[in-house]
This record gives sequence, C-alpha cells and structure tokens, in this order.
Amino acid sequence: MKELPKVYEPKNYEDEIYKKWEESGLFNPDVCVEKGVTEPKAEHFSIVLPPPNVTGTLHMGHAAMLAIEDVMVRYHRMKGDRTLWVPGTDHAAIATQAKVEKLVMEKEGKTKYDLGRPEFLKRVEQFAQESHDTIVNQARKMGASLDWNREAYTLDEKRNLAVRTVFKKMYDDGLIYRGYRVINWSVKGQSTVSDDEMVHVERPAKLYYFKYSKDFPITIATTRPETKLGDTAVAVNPKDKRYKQYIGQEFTVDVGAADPLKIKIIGVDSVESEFGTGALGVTPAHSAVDFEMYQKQKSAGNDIGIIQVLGEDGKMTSAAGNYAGMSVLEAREKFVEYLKKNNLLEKEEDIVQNVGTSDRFGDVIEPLPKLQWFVGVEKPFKIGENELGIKKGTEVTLKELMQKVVKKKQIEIIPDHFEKTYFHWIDNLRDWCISRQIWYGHRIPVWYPPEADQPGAGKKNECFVGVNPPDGNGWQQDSDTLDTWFSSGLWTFSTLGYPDLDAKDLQAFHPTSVMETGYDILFFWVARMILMTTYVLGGVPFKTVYLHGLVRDEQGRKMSKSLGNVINPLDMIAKYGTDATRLSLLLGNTPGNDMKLSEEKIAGFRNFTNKLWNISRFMLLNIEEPKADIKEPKAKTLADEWILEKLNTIVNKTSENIEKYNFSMAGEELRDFTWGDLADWYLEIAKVEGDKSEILNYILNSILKLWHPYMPFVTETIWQEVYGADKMLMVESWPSIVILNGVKNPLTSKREGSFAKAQDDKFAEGFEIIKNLISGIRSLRAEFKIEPAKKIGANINVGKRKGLVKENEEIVKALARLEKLEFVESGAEISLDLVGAVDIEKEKPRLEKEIAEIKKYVVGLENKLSNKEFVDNAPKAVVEKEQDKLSEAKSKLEKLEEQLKNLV
RNA sequence: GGGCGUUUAGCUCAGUUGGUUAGAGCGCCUCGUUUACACCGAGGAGGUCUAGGGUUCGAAUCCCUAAGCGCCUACCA
Repeated sequence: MKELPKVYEPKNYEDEIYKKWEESGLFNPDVCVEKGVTEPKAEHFSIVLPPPNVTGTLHMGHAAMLAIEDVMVRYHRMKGDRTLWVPGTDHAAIATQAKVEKLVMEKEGKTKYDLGRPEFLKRVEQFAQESHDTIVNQARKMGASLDWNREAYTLDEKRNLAVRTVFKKMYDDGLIYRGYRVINWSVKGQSTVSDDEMVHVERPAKLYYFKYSKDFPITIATTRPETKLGDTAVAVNPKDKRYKQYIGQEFTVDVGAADPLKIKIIGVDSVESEFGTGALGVTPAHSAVDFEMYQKQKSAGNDIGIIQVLGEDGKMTSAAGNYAGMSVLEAREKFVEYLKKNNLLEKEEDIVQNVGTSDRFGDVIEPLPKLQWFVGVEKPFKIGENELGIKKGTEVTLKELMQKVVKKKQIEIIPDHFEKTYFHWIDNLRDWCISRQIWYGHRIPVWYPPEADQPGAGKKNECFVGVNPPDGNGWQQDSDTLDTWFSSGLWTFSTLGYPDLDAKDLQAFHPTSVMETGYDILFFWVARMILMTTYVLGGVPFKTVYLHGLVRDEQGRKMSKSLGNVINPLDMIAKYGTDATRLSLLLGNTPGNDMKLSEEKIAGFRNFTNKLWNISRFMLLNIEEPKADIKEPKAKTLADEWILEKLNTIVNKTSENIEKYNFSMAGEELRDFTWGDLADWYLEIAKVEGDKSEILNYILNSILKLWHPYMPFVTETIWQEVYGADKMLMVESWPSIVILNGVKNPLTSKREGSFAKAQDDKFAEGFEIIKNLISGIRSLRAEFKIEPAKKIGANINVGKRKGLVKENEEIVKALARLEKLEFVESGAEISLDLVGAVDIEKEKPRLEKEIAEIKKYVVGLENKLSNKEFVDNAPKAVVEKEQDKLSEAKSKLEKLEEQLKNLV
C-alpha cells in the first residue's frame, strides 16, 4: 500500500480513475451481469439522460443534472440492480441552425440560401459533431457513469426511423392533420414559432380609437391599425344595447386597401363591452382569436372572408392596396395619418401591451395564416393494448391520456406541487403545431405528387405519408422539418430500440425508472414524452419525474454571459475537483427550487473532500492490514458501540434518503456523521483507547461506499490505493444494515438489550461526573473570582437535547471529553473554558419559563387524557402515546425543577 | 387576468405527519498545532420563523387575510 499524501489533489487522480472505470466496461449493465457483479434477474433501474443540446458547452445546470443522476445510478448499481444510464445529445433544431447561420455569416459573410440546403446542412452537422465531442467529454469530467456504448443522437438514423414510424402511425389514426391556421411567424427567422418558444414582453403601445368611415356606426379600438386593412367584420357582445341593432348588417368601406372592405357586424359572447369601445375589429388573417371567430362564423354558415395584408417577408401584401410593400411601421404611420386627415381618429391612448416575441430570433411575432401540420390533442381515437388500465378499443384523446397517468399516480412528480402546474397546463393545451420552416431537423415524412403545389397552397393536396418514400418519380418531400420536441418526445423508447418492439433493451429497461430534469422543461419535454409514450406504447415513459431547480448565481440571478456571472463547471473542477463541484450541487437544496451557487460553497466542499481523505489517512495509520471485505467486528468499549450504532443508523438513513430522492438530506446527514461523529469524536477517542484496527477498517470501508455515489473520485482513489486497482469500489456492494447486540422493539422502535442497558448505566455514571465537574468549576470560579459564568456544560448539558438516545450520545461525548480534559490538565493549568460556564442570570429565567411551559403542557395532556371522547374514540396506540408523553413530560419537569434548585 | 411557488441567524438554506430549548454550512468573535487534516480543532455570539387574525393544551408547521419577492401562463382587441 502506498502512503497517501497529506493533501488530496483531485487533478492527479480523476482522469485516470475515469479511464479505468470506462475501460472496465462496468458502466454497461450487460457487462456487470457477465462479470458476475449483478444478478441476471436483478430488478432494473434505468435513466435516460436528458440530452444536452449540441449548441454549447457544459454549464452548471448540466453539471447538476449529471451529479444527481449519477448519485442514483451509482447507488443502484452498488445495491445490485441492473442499472442503465443512457447518454445522448439533442440536435436542438432551431437553436443549432441559428447558431451555425450566425457563424457562417460571421466567417464567410454568406446566408444559408447562398450555400443551399445540402451544403448548409453539412456545415450544421460538422458543427454539431464538434460540439457533441466537447460536451460528451465534459460529461466524463463530471464522473458520470453513463453507458457510452448506447449513446444516441436525436437526429441519427435510428431515431429518424422512430420518428417516421410514429408520424405515420399518428397520421393513420387521424391524430396528425394539416391545417390552415394562424400561426406565430418570425419574420427574422422565417419560421413558425411554437407557443412555447414565445416570450411575452411588456411594452408601451398606443391604442387607437377610430371608425372605418364617417358613416360607419361603430368606433373600434386597436393597437395594430395597419392590420385593419384586412378587417372583414366587427364583433360586438350580443347583449350590448349600443350595438345590438347592427348585428347582421354589412357595411362597405374604403380605407385604401386593394378592394373596398366589406365589414359585417357579428355578435360574439367573448367580447367585453367594457374594454375599449366594446367593439372589436375582426382581422381573421392576423390574429389567432379573430381567426377562430372567422372559423366559427364560417361553420355557422356566415363566411365573413379572410384577407392577408401582411406577408411572410414582413411587408404589406398587394391586398393592402396603397400600402403594399411597406413595412409594418411605415404602414401603421401612414394609415394613422390617413385616419387623422379624414377625421376618423377619435383618440389615442397610451397603454402597456404584452407582445409575443421570438425566443430565438428576438423579433415580434406576426400572426399569419399558413398551412401547417398539427397533432390533435383532443381528437378521440381507439386505444390499443395498453398497460394504463384502459380497455382496448376505448375512445380516448391524447389530452385524457396525459391527465390520467398523473392523476392515477402511474407517474409521480417530485416535488408534487408541479402536478398542479402540469394539470393547469394540460387544461389549456391546444393542438400542437409540429412543422417548422427550418432545415436542420427531421424532415416531415410526407410526399406530394408532382402536380401538387406544396406546401402552403390552399388547394387540396393529395399526399403520401409513409416511413419510406413512395415509389415512382417526381414525388416531392415536404420541405418542413419537425418541431424538435417531436423527436425528443420519443426519447425514452427511441433510445432503447423502438420501433422494434421486441428489442432487448426496450424489454429490459422500459419504462425507465426516473426522469430527472429541470422544471423549466416540464411542459416542453416531460409532457410530450408522456403524450408520445402513452400513445405509442400504451405505457408510461417513466415511473417518477424528479425536477431539479435552476442553478443561479449568489444573488439569485440567472447565469449569463452578458452578466459575467457564469460559474463554469470545468473551471471549478480544475480548481476544486469534481467531487467538490458535485457536492456543491447536491447538498443544500431541495427539489424544484432554484439553487444559488457560489465559489465559496464549492471551496467549502473541497475542504470536505480533503477531510475525508485525511480521515482515511488517519484510519489507515491505525489499521494493521486493511481488508476489503471485513465483517462487522465486535465492540470492545462503549465508544465502539456508540460509533457502530451511529454507523448503522447512517447506513439506514442514507439508503432511505436516496431512495426517497432526498439527495441533499442524505449528503448532509452523512457529512455530519463523517465529520462530527466520526472525525471529531470517535477518532479522538481512538487515539486514547487504541487497538481499533478492525473497527476502523470496517468503518472506513463503509463510509467510502456510502460516499461513493456523491464523491466517486476521492472514494475510488482511496479504495484503489488501499486495495489495489483490481478491486473497484464502483461495483462493491452497498453496505447492509446490521443489527447490533440489541434488538429493536417493533412497538417502540427502541433498542433493547445489553447495549441499551450499558448506555443507561453509563448515562447515570456520566451524569454524576459531569455534575461534580460543574460544581467543581463553580467553586473554583467563586474562589478565584472568575468573571460571571457564561455557560456551564453547554455541550455536555444533558438537558440540551431531547430524547433518550440523544442524551446518551451526549454522555458518550462527555465521557470522551472528560478523558481528554484530564489529559490536558495533567499538563499544567486548568482551562475552565474548555468546559464552558453557565450564566446564572440568564439561566434562571430560561428555566423558569420552560418549567412554566411544561406545566402548561402537562395540564393540556392531562385534560386531553381525561377527555372521555378522546380516550374512547382515539386509537389505543395514540392514547398510549399521549400517556407516554405525559409521563415523559412529568419526569422532565422534575428534572428541570431540580436543576433550578441547584442553580439557586 | 389566471395559476404556482417563496418569505426561518449577516449570507445560502434545512426543518418529514402540529409537540416541549427552531438546526446546518459559510461569515463573525475568543482560544488552541496533542498519532490524520490550518482545506484543522475547541468554544461563543447571532432568530418576536414577513405581518395580522383564527383553530389548538401547544403553531415555523394547519386555516383565513394582507404585503414583499420570484416563476409560469394568457385571445383586453
């Protein structure tokens, strides 16, 4: 065994350790089974990594995700589960394309049209490849135990086949349709933007009140005068007495558009009489709401017509007559001018308006009518064989499926309040527009015959939808690509072999165990995976959704380049090590809440990794011959029993916490045990008592295992330094829970047996010693007139903590301290401060207050227990518990009263 | 407008089904190098748990009201 250096230097070990892990092949569950590490029939535990976009580099959010998932994966692997963690990356269609467009423009001064589709796509792919390599290597740096053999890309061949297969299935079931709709158009991006990709921005705007012409009876209000050139109706509330009489009438007005406008007055319930003038100019082509009105009127036999006055290039169309070719702002100015000139403008009002802008391109979204592909979420279809508890052949909608699986707890969301948000979102869900006018992505598997005009024409097109192109010449594939979330929605099963339903991985690892991701993509992604999986496989994609928060800077701001507050995980790894970086992301936060991260926090955990290193170092100095598979040894002293008991508890707690997704709690308690109980107390005692080789060996092995999921590198390093490289901690078995020489009473869950008894005896003995010590200090203080006592035995004061076990703990600590104290005292002077002192002035009122409170409490309990209703009706166990509490409180009261007496 | 979350020590946050003296880390103060660790050890100061009301013997915890902060969402033209 090599001697460990004094300070742990992560960079000397990490890369080498990761290489060893990877070369061992043990990230792959099949290899684990082959090598006998995992039982072939063991339960499966699987996670599919939320694929990072290939647009960038690893950020703290990724790091947090990798750390959390790696904890679960390593824990389950050590526990003996067949554990799979599938890596992958996302093509992030719009984001990637936009980035490459920008790069090409910067470097070559060319647009994508200059390059042409095939050449441009080549550039994108090249960029994606490079970016992919970077990000994948960064994931390795984080220590992520991903099975790289199974790596997937959302845009590779296999995933493309899955996409085409699902598209066809949905089309055949009538769930995918093509429709002429008002969609969100980004002029700058020349593409549709989904509702989710829109960002609403508040900005000041003007509300113009005007009439189309002098003899038009109704004044309307608008913030978009230029689109009014495309108005075909005015909507009023049918109950509105002012306008009721006009409903059904048609007026012809000339505002300068190509043709005079025919404006029908229609009654619509949703129009608010109080807002503006209570009348709304209907522009079917340039407002989603108005378009819906138009459709409703049309299906009721009243075709009010639709006029598109704004084109995809952001300029007014020929339908806008005098205004054709102008930009939105020019047209607006000119139209307002026209209204003023003709005395049609009644007033202008300053208001604050919420406008939708494109997240990617930053420009204001223009609603435009366009032919698009949609997934109908409210269209009923007959469900096939399924594991959802729905009878085959029942008519359901996608929306219903999405609601059902969460409502019935077939999928659990952590933290659970996100379920509310989820349902709220689904209630408001509309048909999902899945076509995008961009080049990088899954091409829509639809072909049009040679004579058809495609896409975008209003004509009825015959088209072919298939997994593969149709036979015959001249067929042209739809030029659009699919929304990136369409392929992401298939991710849990497209990575496991779908569309081959018999694929080994699909059978062995689906549904996955946990989906761990940021809450910000609950709707984008998680909801879509649920949609796709319930529909395609008739099952759930995962059993649990664990949502982590966003990583923010110290002040709670988003980390961004422009703010210059980005903490780069790679820098932190270089400076403090991966383990410290992981701990800083795992401890001190709760699921679903954003976490604030600072460099100091990471530095703090670096200190802890070093502490663990030195704890191990010290233990190794006292272990004669380290054994990797040592059984739990017998305790020789009270301190031994105490630490073994503590260890046992922490094994329990850690396992339970990890399984309940309390990663932060698990780590914190383990840290308290390691640092507080083990290092600060037990190792100090060990120095005095000596002869602890076996126990130290046993504890060392246990804590290395317990810490391994959190700090894989330092623990594996120590393990291999001690036991050699052929023993890998990563696949050692998780510590099991051992029953000490006491047996737990199932009713009280209190330990009975010799250990408990020994503790009680020691308790009494220890209490006596402490009492003497304290009174000794008091008299010394009086004798030497030492300043008024500040505290006596604050840390050994038995009454400080509640509960028998904890009191015992204190005693064990106190005893150890007493020994230590004597040791120190033998040197020379008595250092009273080591024990502390009590401030009588403060102590007395405190005690009095507490006594009063407990008295009240006792009275309360007595009342409760003398209440017949309670005693008769409450379960026996509860009554007994209350009785226990009462006697406990009474004895506590006695103790306190005695304390008070002693004090005075 | 609708929804959700949050407010606990100077800072970052825990606090499991209401329970007796509300915890941790960092920071701060005092002291200290003894078989690992100064990236350390011992001790200490610091909280009317946002405010007000209610339920209860008992509330940081449950209910109501209000305020601050934050996020999501939306078809007030």
